[in-house]
Amino acid sequence: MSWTDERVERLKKLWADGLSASQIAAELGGVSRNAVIGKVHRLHLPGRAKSGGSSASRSKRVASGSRSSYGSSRSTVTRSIPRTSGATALKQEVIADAIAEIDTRPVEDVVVPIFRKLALTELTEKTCKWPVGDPLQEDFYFCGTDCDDNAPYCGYHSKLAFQPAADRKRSR
DNA sequence: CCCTGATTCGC
DNA sequence: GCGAATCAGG
Repeated sequence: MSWTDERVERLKKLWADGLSASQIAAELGGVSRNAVIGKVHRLHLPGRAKSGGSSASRSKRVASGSRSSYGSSRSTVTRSIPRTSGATALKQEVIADAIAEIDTRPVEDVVVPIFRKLALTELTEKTCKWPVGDPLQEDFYFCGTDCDDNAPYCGYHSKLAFQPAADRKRSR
């Protein structure tokens, strides 16, 4: 499979979103994680400053790209995205705890969209399950806007989730 | 052993 | 340009 314009676009988007190379590879399909990483490098996209992997350390050309200190307060979460139904007891507790604090807090610093803010336990088959924020942070919540029983997200977030392939520039 | 990204190098 | 093999590390 080749790197069409759209596939490259998706690669950029997903990589910027902090998804791991293997996750991106799975999503795009037809390519291995190595292919994804290789492409990322060829595109001159910034690598992950730290986090999971390792970054420059080989022994040979390490300083060539000088990608070392690149501030990126991303992930650290890696593969604990959506999970709309499961959720371990531990996470439930953590989230519940977060809810309590959010409830006590009058919404301040957090940039709150128009969405309803629902906790995992408040989600139903009719609410948008789009996660907002870092699940490990206390300001995490779900969109919660009404949607069809089948649809996992509301109309707006469905569009974000299943991007049209076409337009899309710097909406993020 | 699972995973992560980084790099090399034959194609 | 591509990506498997390999490396280095969590």
